[in-house]
Amino acid sequence: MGRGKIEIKRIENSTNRQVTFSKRRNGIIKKAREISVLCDAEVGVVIFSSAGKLYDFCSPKTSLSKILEKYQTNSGKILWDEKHKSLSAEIDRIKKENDTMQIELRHLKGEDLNSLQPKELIMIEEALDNGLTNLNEKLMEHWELHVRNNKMLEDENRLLTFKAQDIALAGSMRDLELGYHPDRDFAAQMPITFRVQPSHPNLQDNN
Amino acid sequence: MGRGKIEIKRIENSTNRQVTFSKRRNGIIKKAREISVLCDAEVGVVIFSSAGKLYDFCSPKTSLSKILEKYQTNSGKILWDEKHKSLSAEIDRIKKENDTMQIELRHLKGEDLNSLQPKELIMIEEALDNGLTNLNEKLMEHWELHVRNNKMLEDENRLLTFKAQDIALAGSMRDLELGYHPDRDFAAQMPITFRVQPSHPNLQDNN
DNA sequence: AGCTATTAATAAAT
DNA sequence: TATTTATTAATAGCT
Repeated sequence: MGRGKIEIKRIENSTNRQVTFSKRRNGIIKKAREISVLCDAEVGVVIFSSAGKLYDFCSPKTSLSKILEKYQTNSGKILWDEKHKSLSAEIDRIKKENDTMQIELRHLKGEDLNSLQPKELIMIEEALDNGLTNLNEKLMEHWELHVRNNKMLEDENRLLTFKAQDIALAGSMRDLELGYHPDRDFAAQMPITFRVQPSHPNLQDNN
Repeated sequence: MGRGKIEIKRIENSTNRQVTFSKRRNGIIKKAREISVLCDAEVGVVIFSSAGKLYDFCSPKTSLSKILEKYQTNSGKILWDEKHKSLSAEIDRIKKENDTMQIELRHLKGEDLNSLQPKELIMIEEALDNGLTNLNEKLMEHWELHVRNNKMLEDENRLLTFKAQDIALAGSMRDLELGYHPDRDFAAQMPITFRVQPSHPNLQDNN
């Protein structure tokens, strides 16, 4: 059906191939629509051009996804089997990871220790000791920063007070009574001492 | 293309409809095969007759399942069923849970503490202290059990040793040499002293 | 299921 | 890229 008969084999001329694709694609989709109307059929067509562009058709009153579901139940072929498997496998993997972490967390919190041997208990204790050491270091950093800030604020405060007195002495008291200084409030909340506690008090004289 | 032109609307005569379906279905599948060969296209066709019978075509070197996967990534439309959605949702949920635990674990191990505020650091410290307390209790239980067993074994050992000497002194050496007496063998295998060693030597004088 | 008159699709040219 | 047209291919109605 054309100016000449053609062999059904790949069209080597790229332009021709593209033109033919375009025409025949339209033809197929037209035919698909026609059969669905004429014969009350459900039709789904998916076409990718060699360039990877997608064209599709689906008969009215349904959807590709419905058609494919029907396809699966009808053909026995499971189109999504692979995907299903991989998803399920990933869930299993993550769940296992989850359980392991769950157990480790419980152990670190001192729960579910009954099944453990002394050797394992000691490993956990070491992890906890290590954690406490790091933590206390970090807290000390905060504290030192805090103290330093505090000192700076005190200095500033002293300076300002001095200045204020200076100004007050020099004249107007009004500025001092109305002024707001947030840093001073913060400094007032600081604890003077930092809690230091041995990390495993129970074992200290048990031999 | 036939003895007469037809309107594209449902063919009411059931026989005609079925015949037309059969002819056109073959036509579409032939066209699908042709375009896939001529134009190097990937084509998938699924057709259900009004009676529910399935016909399908898929271009060579691929599969419906592959084409549909490509369809999804390309169109953004989700073809998969509810089960997939729920699996995906579950993966997301578990992954989130995983991340949370991961972070908590790191914190308890004294890692990634930089972003935390003193208040949070102190909460972690309390958890660690608590964990250590529980852990040490458990270790003490092991230790006490250990000591108790040790004591029992020592007592039993002493008793058996005494008994053995008693029997030896009382006379018949033959019984001792030839006779089989499981308890006595058992006693003979026992060490005189039972190794006594603290189970966590590292912690005993760490303050 | 085949046949064939007729319409529809389309290859090549424009 | 779209239109035209000569030709082939598909198929409706018949057998």
